[in-house]
Amino acid sequence: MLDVSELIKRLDKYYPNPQTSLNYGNPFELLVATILSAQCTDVRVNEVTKTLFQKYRGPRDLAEANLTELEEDVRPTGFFKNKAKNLKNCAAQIVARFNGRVPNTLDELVSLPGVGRKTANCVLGSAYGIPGIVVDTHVARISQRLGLTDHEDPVKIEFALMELIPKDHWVDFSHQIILHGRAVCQARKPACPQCRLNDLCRYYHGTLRN
DNA sequence: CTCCCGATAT
DNA sequence: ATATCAGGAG
Repeated sequence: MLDVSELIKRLDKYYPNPQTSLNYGNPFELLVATILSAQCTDVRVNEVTKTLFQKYRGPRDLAEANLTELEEDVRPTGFFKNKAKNLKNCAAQIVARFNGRVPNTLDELVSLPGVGRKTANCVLGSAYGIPGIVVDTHVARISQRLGLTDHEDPVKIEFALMELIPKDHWVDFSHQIILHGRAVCQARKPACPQCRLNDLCRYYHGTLRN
């Protein structure tokens, strides 16, 4: 089994002070940016939110947005019809049910339209400092490659990682793996020879034999 | 499991 | 041509 404490030590060394690369000024903006980040690069999300956050100052603005107009506002992030509808409905529920404040529990966040566990844990960790493992495409892929888990279901991966990773490292671990996934351990063509975790990695040792 | 979206990398 | 990009809902 992989040496988890060595893995964490390595991640802290190579990815110190990890943070989300989504731009935001408050929990609501982070929630919006994270909803938009589905199947889209964070660079493109940041381009869209730069003007979006000026146009819609908070959940009340977004709840009253013209849907067709909002669709055009978020179009570059892809899935724009779903995202626009979810953002508008999500904002409306935040106003109606939570007095305009983004909730700070997993159950309440997940109850909002367009918000799943990945988005919820993202907001909890970065906006509220509440520990959670963010299982996105990077965390799922790299957890499997390293050999941290054999599960493919994101929820099962999340619970497996919560058992393996100390709670005070959950948020940093998520960001570090995502950074590593973008820079080194890409989905298509992972840079295994340059990877500074490869001596710990099941995938690396496996691919060399084949 | 499919659909939603389109730009980009391979 | 096809897989991938900070996923979620029906």
